[in-house]
Parts: sequence; C-alpha cells; structure tokens
Amino acid sequence: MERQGEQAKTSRGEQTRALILETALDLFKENGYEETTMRAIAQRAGVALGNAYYYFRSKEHLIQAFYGRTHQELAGAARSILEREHGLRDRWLGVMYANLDLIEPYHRFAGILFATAADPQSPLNPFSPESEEARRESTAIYAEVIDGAKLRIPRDLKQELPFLLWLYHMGVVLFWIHDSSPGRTRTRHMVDRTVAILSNLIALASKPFMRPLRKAILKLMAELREDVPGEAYS
Amino acid sequence: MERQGEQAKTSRGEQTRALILETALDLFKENGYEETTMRAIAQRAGVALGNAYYYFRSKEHLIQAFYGRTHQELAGAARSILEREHGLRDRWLGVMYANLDLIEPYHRFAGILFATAADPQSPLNPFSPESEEARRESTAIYAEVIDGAKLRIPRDLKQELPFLLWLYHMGVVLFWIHDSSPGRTRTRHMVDRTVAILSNLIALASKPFMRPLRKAILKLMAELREDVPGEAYS
DNA sequence: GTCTATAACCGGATAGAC
DNA sequence: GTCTATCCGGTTATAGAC
Repeated sequence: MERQGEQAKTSRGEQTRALILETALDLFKENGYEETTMRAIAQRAGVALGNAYYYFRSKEHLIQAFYGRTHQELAGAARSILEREHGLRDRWLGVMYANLDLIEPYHRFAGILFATAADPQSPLNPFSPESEEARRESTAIYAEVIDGAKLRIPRDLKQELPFLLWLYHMGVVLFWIHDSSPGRTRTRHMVDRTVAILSNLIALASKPFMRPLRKAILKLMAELREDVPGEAYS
Repeated sequence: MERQGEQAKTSRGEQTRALILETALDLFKENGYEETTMRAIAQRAGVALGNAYYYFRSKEHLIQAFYGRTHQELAGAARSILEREHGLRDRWLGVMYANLDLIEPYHRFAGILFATAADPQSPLNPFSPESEEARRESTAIYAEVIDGAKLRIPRDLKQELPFLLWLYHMGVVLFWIHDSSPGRTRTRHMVDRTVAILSNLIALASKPFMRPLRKAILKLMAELREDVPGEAYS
C-alpha cells in the first residue's frame, strides 16, 4: 500500500504541508483570518500545533503560500487564454478576469491579506526580496500578454510595460479589496473600462510622434523606481 | 495650586490621555510598533496597564489617535502655507511637503501603521466610517488648496478634485512608506514632478474644448466610486 | 469619571523531547 | 517530522480607591 521509493522523496512532507495549507485556507474562507487560530488549523488538519509551525514559520507565511498557489493557478489559466486571444486588450482583459475569478472566493479575508502585504518590513510585501520569485513570474505573464499581441511597440516602452502592467494588477487588487459590490461587479466594470483606455494609450504612446513625451515619462519612472529586487531591503 | 473649576472639565483626563499617546509614539519611534508592548507604554507613562486601555481601546487605536494628531498639525501648517501661496502648484506642493515633514520621524513604524489601515474591516482604514471625520478634514484642506488658487476650474471638476487630491495624497503616502532613500528624497522628487504635471493637467482639463473628455472621465469615476461615507461598510 | 493593582484568558510563537 | 509544554504580550475582568 505504501511505498517510500526515492522518487517519493519529500512527498510525505509535501503532503502534510499541503494538507495544512488547504485546511488553513478553508478556515480562512469560513471564518476569516483573525478568527482562525493556528490551534484550530492544526486541530482540523489533525496535526500538532508545533507541526504547523514546522511547515509555516508564522501565520502570515500561510498567506505567502496562498500567494504562491494563486500565482501558479493564474499562470496556468493565462496559458490557455494567451493561446486563444491575440489582441492586446483581449489578452490583458482575459488575464485580469481570470485573476479576479481565482481570488473571488477569498474576498472575505483578502483585506487582512493585503494589509500584511502593505508593510515594507513584511516578507509578504510584494516588493520584498522574498516575493521576488512571485513578482518575476507575475511580470512574466504580462510580458507574454504584450509579446504575443499583434501590436508594434517600441523597445524602450516594451521593456517597462510588464512592470507597469504588474503595478496595474496590484492597483486592481487594491480596488477589489475595497469593493463590496455583489460579485465584485464594480471592479470588473472598472477593469473593462481602464484596460480599454490603457490599451489605446499604449498604442498611442507607441506612435513615433509621441517619442519625446514617452522618453520623458520613462525617464522619470526610471528615476523613481527603487531597484526593486535589490539592496533596498537590506 | 490646583483648581478644578468647570473650565478644567476633562482636562485631567485629557492630560493623561495625551501623556499615554506621546509616550506610545516615542516608543514606536524608538523600537517600532510590534516591539513596543502595551505594558512598556503604561510603565514609561507611569500609569497602570488598565489605564492605558481606559483611554485607548486597543493598541491600534493609538495609531488612530496618531492619525488624528497628524491631521491637526497638517491643517495648522496648511493654513500658513495657503495664506502665503496663490498658485495651485505651490499651494499643493506646500501642503504635500508639510505632510512629508510631519510624518518623517515616524517612517520607521509607518509600514505597520499603513498595513493595519489597509484592511477594509479595520476602523483605521481611511475609507471606513470611523475615519470619516479625518477624511473630511483632509479633503477640506485640499478643497482650500483649490479654491484659493488663482485658476478658473469648471464646477463639475472642482467638485471632484478635493477627493482626487486626497486620493493622490494617499498614493504619495504609500510610495513614501516604501521609500528607503535617505531623507525620502525619492518621494520628494516624485511629488515635485507629479504635482507639476498634474497641476498642468488640471489646467488643461479645465479648457472648454476638453469638456467632453472631462465629462466622460468624471462619469466613470462616479460609477466606480463607492458611496464612501455610506452603507458600504455596514 | 479617573485611576491602580492584579490576575486571568487567549492565541501566536518557541523549545526541546521523542 | 511530530509532539507537548511553555513563554510572551494583547486584551479583559475585577475590585476597589480618589
């Protein structure tokens, strides 16, 4: 019944880890973040409290794991969308909607989720070194959104766009968190409108006669941008 | 030596309250928010733990009080700036700088501060009903920034601008929190540039020929905007 | 209404045994 | 890798003094 072959490797541990994470997310969905105790998570998962802490250094790290899982799922969803769609606007909108669908079940505790993420000291912060991988993967999705689109975009802009779309993505999530409309229709409406406008704006900014203004804005951005994956966070 | 006339009223209590708040902020500055215990605050203030909780229902409420104090101080600083300056850009920039000066000493623990504030459930959230007064006062400052400027702005835009400037203010604070440059020079640079650009944009948006676009954007905003001081937060 | 003192509760986090 | 015991600090409760 059981095998412990060398391919299984960390399998046993991974299973426990996954069990704890899923249990935690279920409880978060049911009762919210603050209301869910680590003891309750451990109990329902059928493990000891200390064991939960063996896999997740803190309650916040459960959130980080949730981030990671969501990224994986979004990347998967994005793949099929990006195979199908070829216009910038539709590719972009598709990814945004996929993300909103993905996180909707967690809207209830997403506030706390984002709150802890807002602290620059926190490893959960989207700008932190710990988040670099997630940030890089996320940005990669948006690079693919752009690269696959039938649209000629100058190199300087094209280089910055994935980061900008990722920032936009963050802004949408922030809006979504504060959106109490049923089904988050308000956020979807906002995304519809802004993606359309911004897609046009990108096309416009790509015109040759826009070059000077484009250069000026990109220069300002470069000045302002912290070297995100760098020394800034000691 | 002591009088307890009717004018003194809550004076005794107010003094204790202020003492506790100042002590807490000192400790936050010195050691950060998480590292500062309520017991330590009470001890250094020379009051009993229970007394601290008599004046502040929770540790978070100390932050809310800090917000309030900062608002007061900003309003005071703004008054003298707005008496002096008459161009939109200089009035606006003056207020932004005054605010940055005011909060600089607290940069260290501002992250946590903003983090707890980011949770929609939290009373600290700038959009929450509990924050309505602070939000209203803050918005009033920006209304004054606009009203006193020598610039003709159409009514529809003028009505929305204070809220928009307040949103911008929030965005600046968010940027500031993540700014690890010495003296927050990066934030100041960003503010310099963006206030200049946005001031021009406001002037541009006020031109008669911009009316249709302006109307369209204001309409979208109205659709998106939650009735902030409303039922949304039950 | 303001304040002290003290004990207790609860839950996040850690230590160390198995 | 898993468990039990323990610590620590936010918070609450109580009972009483000015």
